[in-house]
Amino acid sequence: MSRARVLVLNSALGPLDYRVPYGMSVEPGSIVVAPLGPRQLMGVVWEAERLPSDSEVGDNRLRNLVGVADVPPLKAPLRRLVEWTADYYLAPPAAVVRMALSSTALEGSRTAIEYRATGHVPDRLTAQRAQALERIGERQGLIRELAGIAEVSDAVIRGLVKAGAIEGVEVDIDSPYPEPDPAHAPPGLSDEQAAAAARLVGDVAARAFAPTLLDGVTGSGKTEVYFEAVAEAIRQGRQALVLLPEIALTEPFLKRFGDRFGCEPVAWHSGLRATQRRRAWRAIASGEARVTVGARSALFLPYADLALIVVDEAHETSFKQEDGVHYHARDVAVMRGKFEGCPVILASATPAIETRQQVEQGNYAEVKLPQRFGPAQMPAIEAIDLIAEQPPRGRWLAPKLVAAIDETLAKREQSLLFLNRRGYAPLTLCRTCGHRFQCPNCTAWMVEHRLTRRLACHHCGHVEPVPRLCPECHEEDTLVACGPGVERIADEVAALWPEARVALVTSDTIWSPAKAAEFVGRMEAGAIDIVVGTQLVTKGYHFPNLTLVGVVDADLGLEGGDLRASERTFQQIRQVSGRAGRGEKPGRVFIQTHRPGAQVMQALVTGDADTFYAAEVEARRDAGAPPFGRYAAIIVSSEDKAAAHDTALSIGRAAPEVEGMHVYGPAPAPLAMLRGRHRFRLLVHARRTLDVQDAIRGWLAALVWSAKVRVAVDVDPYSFV
DNA sequence: AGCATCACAACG
DNA sequence: GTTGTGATGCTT
Repeated sequence: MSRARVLVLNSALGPLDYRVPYGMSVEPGSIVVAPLGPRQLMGVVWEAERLPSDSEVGDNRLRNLVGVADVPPLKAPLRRLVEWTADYYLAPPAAVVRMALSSTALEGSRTAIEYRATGHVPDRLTAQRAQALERIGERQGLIRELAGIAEVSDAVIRGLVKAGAIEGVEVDIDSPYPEPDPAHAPPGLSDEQAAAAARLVGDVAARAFAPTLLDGVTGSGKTEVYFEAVAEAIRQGRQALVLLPEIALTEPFLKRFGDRFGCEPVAWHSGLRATQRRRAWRAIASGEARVTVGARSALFLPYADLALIVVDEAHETSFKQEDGVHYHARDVAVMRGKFEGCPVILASATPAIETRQQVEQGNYAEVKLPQRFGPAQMPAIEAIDLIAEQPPRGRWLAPKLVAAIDETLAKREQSLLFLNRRGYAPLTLCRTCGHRFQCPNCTAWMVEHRLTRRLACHHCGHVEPVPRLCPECHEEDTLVACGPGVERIADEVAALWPEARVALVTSDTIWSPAKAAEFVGRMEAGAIDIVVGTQLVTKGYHFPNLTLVGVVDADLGLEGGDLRASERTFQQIRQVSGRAGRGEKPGRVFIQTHRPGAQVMQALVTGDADTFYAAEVEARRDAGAPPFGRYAAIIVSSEDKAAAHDTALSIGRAAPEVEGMHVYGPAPAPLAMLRGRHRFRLLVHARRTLDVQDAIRGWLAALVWSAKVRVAVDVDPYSFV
């Protein structure tokens, strides 16, 4: 009889044994459907055939597998990656393997109905119908998508279908992707770039694991350089993966890729619809998808023949997943490269200290691009001391910055004001009684969004309308906004320069690739004078006519005091500064700060990154902080505050005495309540060489706690907030 | 008796 | 994680 050990997609369960019915054939990695109690679940065969006959579950208790998916089995390197990730991040293997599968790709239909205009004009042409037909034009898509494009309701589109003006067409989802052409438009590279590209191409040709830091200042043409390595992967007929930190960046990336290779790559991110997801997943698994670009979730896809992984903006902290499996995509990418036996390029203008340290120790190679490409020069950076040069009351832009924007407008060049804070104001309170609007589910203020006329919690998504009366004292119209958000800065800009064309760029206004494309288009066409934006605008874009950058509040990132605060502030402001002066015109950057003397501000102004990093490294070394020591957080949460607290205390009491490891807490987690759950946290600090995971595994395995309490471990935590 | 709620164990 | 189970307590 044939047995298979299957990892079913249920995070609470380890591998379960099943009988392989006669006529079915499976191997390790096969994607199967398995019965579990009254249900059927997808799973992956982890071991097959020669299982030890002394398994604790007898043959007579095994149930038959129901079926095998018609896709290639997950290959050994990916299975190893799943095991490594589960082990390193103390996560259930099923939770990790889930990221490699896509239920829509495996179960979804092979065809879909899309809709397009027939050219027939309906007898009754209402205003909305006319608008819909005009905006849709030649486009084709689902009813919901067409309604979105036309900004009419679904009913209008359905009416047009009924009237014969729009028709449904059956489309094959698994239609092939176009092949990118390495010879389509090879770039003219500088000597420096060409040398860097040659090394990376050589790594791809060598078909072996080779992690490399591609360290190039903003505007040095890192993308063009690693595109040559991608081109080599395509020439070999193999696959490349490019990871980006945010979906918002995929749009400009797709465009640049298209310019270089003649067609777009396969995109993978959370915004894909079911049919696109199925097509992409299957093309990746079959090997037909040559180049995939995606957010961190693209890292676990079942590439048939991976030749290269690129992590762009590798220093970005958004590569660290903060819920579910707490993995860091940059680090897991390196492990995937190791298992696949392929090069991994970490590209960044401001590499993380952890990555620099790997270079230092000889684990990663380094390729440097210290010059901006072409005539572009690094911008001049100046700090504005907000204590000495206060903005007028109720305003946030200091006179010097206002004057600089005046000049930039006069020259018909573009300005960017950066503030990493969404909404109108971070705190809203009642002027009469002092009531502060707090989220009912989280320890956080409700943020006023004037665009949507709502109060929103940025942690759990709770929203409520802005009330006219104060809920506490019932006085009318007494709410005051405290502090600035981007919307408020946009208001200030509109008041100062009423005739300037202003764009607000935040995740609230740029929530889809199409919106991003529209923004880029208007920016390039010169239809925008001043951009006000959050971190969304700090990277990836290339606007030659953008010559002024103003950082509204450079001190923001230093609040909270976590160990990476200075480093992150440096990276972020460097990145946003890098948006200025990317063309022939020189750029200027103004940084508004209350502490112009702080080391990080000095480093930004003088451009002396080396001294700054050296000091940071020493501080980390003294504190035993990463990469010289290790942290892990144990987060205990429950809707029942007492239950969470009791469990946290008992975990703390059971902390093992281990040489080189120290346990702090439990203490209320920095967000003491999140999405309705009370949170307590223990922080484990350990020597670099200590196996923290093993210590925590043994420690927690000996304990039991109530089902309503959740205990999660965050290995190498980034968020101390 | 009938029904809702909850803690709990099992899932191969 | 999801589902089925039995125990409990409240309503009719």
